[in-house]
This record gives sequence, structure tokens and C-alpha cells, in this order.
Amino acid sequence: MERSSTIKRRDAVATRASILAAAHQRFLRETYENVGLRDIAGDAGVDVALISRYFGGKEGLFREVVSDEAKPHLFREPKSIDELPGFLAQLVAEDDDADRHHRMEMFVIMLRSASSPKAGDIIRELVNRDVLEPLAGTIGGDQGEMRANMLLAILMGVGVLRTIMKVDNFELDAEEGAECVERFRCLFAAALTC
Amino acid sequence: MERSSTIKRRDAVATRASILAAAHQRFLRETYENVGLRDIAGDAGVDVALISRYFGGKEGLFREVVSDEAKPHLFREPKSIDELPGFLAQLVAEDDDADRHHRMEMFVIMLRSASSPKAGDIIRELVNRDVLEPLAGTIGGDQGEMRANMLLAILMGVGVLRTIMKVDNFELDAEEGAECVERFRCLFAAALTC
DNA sequence: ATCGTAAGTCAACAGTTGTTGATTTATTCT
DNA sequence: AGAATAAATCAACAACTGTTGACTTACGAT
Repeated sequence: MERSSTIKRRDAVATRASILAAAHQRFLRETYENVGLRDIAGDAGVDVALISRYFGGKEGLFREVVSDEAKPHLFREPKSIDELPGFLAQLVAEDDDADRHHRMEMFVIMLRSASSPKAGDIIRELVNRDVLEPLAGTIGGDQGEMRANMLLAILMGVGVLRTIMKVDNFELDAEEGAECVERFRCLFAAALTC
Repeated sequence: MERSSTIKRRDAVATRASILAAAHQRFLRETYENVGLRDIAGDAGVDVALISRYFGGKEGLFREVVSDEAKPHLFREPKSIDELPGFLAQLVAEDDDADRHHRMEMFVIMLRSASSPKAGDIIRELVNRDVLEPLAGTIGGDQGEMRANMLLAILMGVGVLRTIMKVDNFELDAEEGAECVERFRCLFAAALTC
């Protein structure tokens, strides 16, 4: 990503970050096994060997991509149950905010590689700890766990349909944008109450 | 699948079916690229070369697995919009019926390999033609397309959460089973009306 | 200025993968 | 029974994967 046109200085943390950024973009668009380390290395402008050297292998690289970026960005903020539908609706419907955009990117990365045997374990652990449990905590009650699952199911379903099935018929122009948010807000509210 | 303990007779259509059945089971549990032709051949009890010979390659095999089985089993029956929520709810909540079971298996196969570049094209075509368009037709109206997308999103989200993320906290015991159906029926109804 | 250490490069490895050609075996028709 | 055809097998290919070791280069401290 950060290829300077001048002579490249030797900076370990810079190249590490460069690899991480390139890996993020690749895993965003391809499956875990369809992303080659040579592709990432090519994008980052470094040698392939450095990846296995710095991250201990492909699995370690993927773990660092999803976990280090997810922690501060996923579902940490304490939302009350009342504003939860609106919050989730904005998350799926609006893409302009940088934070929301990053959140959805993490979701896509997770969805893409969730089926892979190696990446799947990493993702499952992350989803349970950083998404499902906080969400169930916010909802509360003995049905909180199940409600959280239903909300996440909708969230993921939209993600799959959009980025993987590439259907994307949820209109995004400005006038229908607000209507789309409201529609999803209503749907999330129904998942919580019905 | 059909390994007789006696001497195996030479039957082209039988081994073709055997390969197809083995491939179905493999693609049900692994991603397109994680399923090796040698695995399938081993399960079917045939040589690897036969697969490329009969189906023209891995891509052709996958196409035949998803398309030939999907056609008569997916969403062909003409449901009215009123019984649509109940129909979909039973589909996701109850697994006892053989037809419903097969339907959900096809969904899982599609979800597993949707991210793969080669398998994805095949699946997208199938989803649009055999699921999304009939569904939008049943719903009708100018918003039918979008409503169909929302329904499918929920359907897929549940599938992802269950079979890929392996969360599966939707209880399935007999007493809560009916409650689960009702909950999803309500959710699908909300997606249609809100 | 020089030595030591860290950063980066190169080449090759061992293991897969899907696919294809030549060959052998079984079945069917005359 | 014998020839012709289809079915199944074997072996090997070429391309690709992630990973490792040995080597070279640049940097910073003494």
C-alpha cells in the first residue's frame, strides 16, 4: 500500500503494516484458500518469505487481520436495547461513515472465509466473543441469546446476499436510503419483539 | 455410496450416480476448493480420472450437483403470499420432512461455496433463476423484488449461522419447536409488511 | 570506520491439486 | 467364439501452494 517512489527504507513495522493492509484487501475479496501469500506479498511490495517470517504462517496472518482490526471496531459500544434496531439498520443500510464502513468490511472478511477449516475456527471464536455475547448482554433476559442470534442472522444474511451472492437490490440512492434504513429498523425491531 | 460387497459390475450410469452422490456429501461439508476430486473418488469407490472424464472437470461436476438436484426441489411450487411466511418458517425450523431436509442441504451447499470464484458464478445464476425470481413473482408488486431479497437474506443468515458459524442456538426440542416456527413465521411476515 | 545485528532476498523444498494420455479390462453384438 | 466398443485403471504431468534454510544487504551502536 505504502510504496514510496524513492528508495525503500528498511523498516520492520512499516513492512509489517504494509503486509497487513494488503492482506486485508485480499481477504476482503477472496476466500482464505483462494488468497495466495504471493498475491499479498506482491501487493505489499515485499518478498513472500517475510510473511511466514513475521506472522508465523498464513494462519497467523489471517488471525492478526481479523482479530487486531476487529477488537476496537466491532460491537464494543454499550448500546441500550431501545436504540439497537436503529443502530443495526444504519449499519447495514448506510456506508458513508468511515467507522460503519470498516465494520462491514470486517463482516465481509469473516463471511468470506467462514467455511474454511482453518480460518473458520478463528472466526467462530471471534464472533462468539466480540459479537454474539455483547449483543446478548445488551438484550438481556433468558431469551437474549436467541434474540442475538436472530439479529446476527439478519445481519449476516444481508451481507451474504450483497457481497457474496452479489444481488444487492437494496437501493442506495439518497431518497430511498432513508426508507431502507427505516425498513431494516422495523425488521430488527420485529426480531426483538415477535 | 452403492458399494456392493460382490464384484462390481461395469455400469456407467451407476458410477455416475455414485460420483454425484459422493460429491453432494462432500460439497455439503466443505468448500468448493477444499473438496478434492480424490476425496470424492475415494468415497464413490472409483478412479479419479473418471470424474474429469464424465463431468468434464471439477467445475462441471459441481454445476451438475447443484443444478440437477435443485431444479425440482427448490422453490417451484406456487405458494400464495399469505402462506409464504409459514412455509419459510417451517423450512428453517423443522427438519423432519425429507423434502425440507433436501431443500436445506441444497442451501448449505450453495452457501458453503458461494465465495469461490468458479462455483460462485454457477450459484448466483441458480439463485436468481430458481429462488429469487419465483419468490418475487409470488410476492408481486413493484416492491416484490426487494421483499424477496429480504426474505432470502433471513433464510441465508440462519443458514450461515447454523451450518457455517456453527452457532445453532435455535432450540429444536419438540415443545420449543413449534414456538420456533411461530417466531420465524412472525419474522418473515414482518419482512413482508414493514 | 567497523563490527554485529536485524531486514530483506533468493532459490528450492515437499506436498497438493486437477487433468490427460496410453493401457488394460470387461461387456455386448454378430 | 471372436471382434468391437465402452468402462475403468494406471501413471504421470504441469502448475501451484505454504514454508524453510542459506545468503546478502543495509542499518545503528561502539
